[in-house]
Amino acid sequence: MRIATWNVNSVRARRDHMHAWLAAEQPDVVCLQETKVVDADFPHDAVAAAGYRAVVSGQKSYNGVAVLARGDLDLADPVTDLPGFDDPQRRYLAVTVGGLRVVNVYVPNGSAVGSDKYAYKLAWLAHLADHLAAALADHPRLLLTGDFNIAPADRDVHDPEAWRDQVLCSAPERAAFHALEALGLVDLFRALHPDDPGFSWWDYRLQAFRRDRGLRIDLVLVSAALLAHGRACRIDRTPRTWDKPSDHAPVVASFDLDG
DNA sequence: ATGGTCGTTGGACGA
Repeated sequence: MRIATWNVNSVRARRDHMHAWLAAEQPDVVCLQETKVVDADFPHDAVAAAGYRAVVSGQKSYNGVAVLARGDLDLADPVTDLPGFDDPQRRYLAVTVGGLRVVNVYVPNGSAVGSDKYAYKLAWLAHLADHLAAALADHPRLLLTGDFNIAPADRDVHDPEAWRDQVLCSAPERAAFHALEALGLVDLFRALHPDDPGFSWWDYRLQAFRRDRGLRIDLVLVSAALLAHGRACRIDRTPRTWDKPSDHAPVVASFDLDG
C-alpha cells in the first residue's frame, strides 16, 4: 500500500501534472491540498482517466482537500469537518480506505507570527489534536498526512537562522506539532531518514527550487500500529521540475500491511 | 533591496 500527499496549488491549474503523475506513480491513495475549487467543478474526469476516484471537500478560490483512491478501493465514512470546530474553510477530510483511517489536512498557513491568521492556525491545530486523541482510540491504524505548514525542526529548514521564529518555524507552531507526536503519531519520513532534509516545498520566488532553499512541511504521521508496517517514505521532486509546477512536491509513503 | 512568483480573479489577497 502506497499513500501520497501533494499540495497541488489548484487542482485545475495542475490537472495535467496530476494526471501524468498518477499514471506514472500509481499510488493507492493520494491526499490533495489546495484544490481551490468547489465540489461541482472538481475534475473527476481527469482523476477517472488515471484510474482513480475522489472524495472532495472544496471551496471557491482557497483551500480545499480531496482524497483519491485507485478504482478498486472503497472510500468509506468520509468526514469533512473537525468535530466541534465550526469553520467554513475546507481543510480537513478523513476517510477509511484499505483498512486505514486516512486523515488529510491542509493546516492554516498562519501568514505571520502574531497575526489573526496565526492565532487561527494554533486554534485549528489544538482542535485537531483534541479530535485525534479520540480518533486514534477508534482507529488503531491511523495515518495523518497533508500540508502541515510547520517545519518540525531546524533540520527541516534550508536556513534555520533566517527562519528563526518566523511563521512555519516558530516555537508555538512546533509545540503544536509536538502535541500531535505526543498522541503517539510518528513522522514517518524523519523516522526513516534522520539526516535527510527531505524538503517538500520551495518558494516560487528567487529560484528557491534551483538553489534547493526548501522546507519540509508536507508530512506523513502514522500511529504505532501502522509504523510497524512502514517501509519507505520519499519526496518525489520530479513534478516540481516540470513546467508551471506546484510549489510543493508529492511525498509517498509505502507500507507492507501483510508483513 | 522589506523585494521576488504563482493562482484566482478581474483588484488585491493568500501563500
